[in-house]
Amino acid sequence: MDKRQCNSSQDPEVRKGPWTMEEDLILINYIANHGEGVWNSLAKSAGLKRTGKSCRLRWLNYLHPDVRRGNITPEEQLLIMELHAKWGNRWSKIAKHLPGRTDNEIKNFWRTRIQKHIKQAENFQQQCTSDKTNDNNHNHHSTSQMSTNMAHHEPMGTTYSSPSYQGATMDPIFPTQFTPLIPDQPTCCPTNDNTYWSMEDIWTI
DNA sequence: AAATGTTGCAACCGCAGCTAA
DNA sequence: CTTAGCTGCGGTTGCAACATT
Repeated sequence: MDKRQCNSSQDPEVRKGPWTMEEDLILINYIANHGEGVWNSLAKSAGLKRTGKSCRLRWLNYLHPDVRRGNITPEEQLLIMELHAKWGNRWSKIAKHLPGRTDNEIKNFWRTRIQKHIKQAENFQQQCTSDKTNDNNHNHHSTSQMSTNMAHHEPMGTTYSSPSYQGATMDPIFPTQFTPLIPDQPTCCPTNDNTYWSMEDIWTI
């Protein structure tokens, strides 16, 4: 599919890129029979041409039965914001307080949804205070730098003093009532060809 | 209808911490 | 003490899907 895949760097035996349904099934079956952990040897023993890291990520972020996919509820949004204000980008820590949510999911959610609102709020404020020409708030990846930098000027482990919300407290981000940011969407991934399949499919099998 | 821009998310990478040898 | 291997974390990337022009 992508560079990642072609880029199979040193070891041509190691597969990269999106997981196939077969690989998912192999991984699920293997873990069902042997349990998880020791990912490198698991990958080998299961016959997957993946790194242990990749297997672990796939299992924890996607295949694990406890993973809840789909909408993040307004309550969860609030919790995420609270915890992020407390801890910054400690996604795994935050994820522990959101059962069924993965750090990756929360991270993505933060970057794609909440940050957008923060950015908007900041722009709005800038417009109010000065008419300075502010360049480039262009592409979607630029916002990430903003957040990560904000959160990571701070040494790990220290308490987080919520710089991200400067000038953008709860109200500017969610002006009136708290409104969910996400449209409803089915709890599965796109399924058009056999590149994508739903978790229901997999667990049914 | 086609081209272009934007968004959401799965997956990869690099680094740090831990532990056993 | 050192080192190698493993795990977990946070940041980043690339692409499909969707929206807009």
